[in-house]
Amino acid sequence: MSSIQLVLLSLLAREPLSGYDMKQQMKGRINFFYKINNNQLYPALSKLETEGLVQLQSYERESYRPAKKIYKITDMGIERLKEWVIKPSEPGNWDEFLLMQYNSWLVAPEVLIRIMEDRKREHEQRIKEYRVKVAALREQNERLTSENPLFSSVALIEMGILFESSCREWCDKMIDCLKKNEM
Amino acid sequence: MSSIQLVLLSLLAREPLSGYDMKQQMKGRINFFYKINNNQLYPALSKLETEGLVQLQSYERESYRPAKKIYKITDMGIERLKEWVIKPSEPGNWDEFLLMQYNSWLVAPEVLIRIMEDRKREHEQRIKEYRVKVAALREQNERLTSENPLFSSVALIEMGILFESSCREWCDKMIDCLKKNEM
DNA sequence: TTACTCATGTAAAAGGTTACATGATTAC
DNA sequence: GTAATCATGTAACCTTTTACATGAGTAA
Repeated sequence: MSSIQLVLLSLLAREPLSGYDMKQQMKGRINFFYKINNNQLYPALSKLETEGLVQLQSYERESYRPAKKIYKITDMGIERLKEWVIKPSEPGNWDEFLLMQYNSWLVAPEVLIRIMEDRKREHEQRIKEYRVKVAALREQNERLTSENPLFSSVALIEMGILFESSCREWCDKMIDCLKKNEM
Repeated sequence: MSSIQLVLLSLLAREPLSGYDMKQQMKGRINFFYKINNNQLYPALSKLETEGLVQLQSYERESYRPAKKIYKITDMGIERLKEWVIKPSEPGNWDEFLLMQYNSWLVAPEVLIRIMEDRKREHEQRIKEYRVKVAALREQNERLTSENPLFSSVALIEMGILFESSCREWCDKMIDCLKKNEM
């Protein structure tokens, strides 16, 4: 299943929406996050419909305007989403991970806790690797001034370490919230 | 200029390389970061060559193997890269920001400091927005259990806050390093 | 024998972006 | 009168991914 289709299903799993509504929701980076694509949305919706993962619920006609086609997810659609969410994702695909998290409410807490614990170990592993890398670069040159390409390299890896640390921290927090079953 | 071309220029600004070498460097996520594309690399290289931003430096022939074509960046290529680096990038494009940082050694520290200070303000702004958003969601429901879609929504925004915080922290660090001109 | 590495490259397919078309309405 | 909003959708283009092709060598 393509990522757009998964995004559409993820939105419809929460509430029935029209294509236009979904586009609007995806515009705000806060409400949603995925790199937003404009208008292969409608073909994707039709495809979901022919596959039976989504169905037309109603038309909302407001006087002069074109009719709004409200879609809802089917049981089959929900099932497909659930399967995708617990499927282990390859590391490094950030958007996919966020999308999976967005659907985490569909999954039993115990399962999620296990996923988060694995995830946490991955982040810790990467932090270690980055530290080794930085140490290696630092050893080569004792003074890294800002005209040195390695200045930029080290800076980037330091960013990586901060990023991975925040991921680890978040995993901890999530595990905590899941255990007491409250956010 | 396309992003692949910028990535290739960024690598060549540091040292002459063959297409294959660049591909290898991009494989490891630590050394480089960009979502790595396979093989429109060669067309992109040729295009850079015809535009005069890159030139063939030498052939490295090792016995039986196909000759390695080593490219180096031209003065014009360096100029183009420098122009691109200081050009203000629209917020939200993470990969582009990392690529810009990867080339930061080409830019005068004073200029970079200004860029980082702007950037820091952006992150702070976004943190504020996220906090408002979380508060709004929390008010709607007093208890957010894990089967509630809002549980996932809040979790995602919390991740956003942690992410933006690590960006802000990094900006601070960078400004500091740039001021004392040492990493 | 099979599979992988080195190194170049091409072709086809999938995915994504931009621009356009419709048509009534509201705001400047 | 111009532009924007609401809502659907299509067409053309550009980018990205996947797969293939070559061909010697090396490791299981």
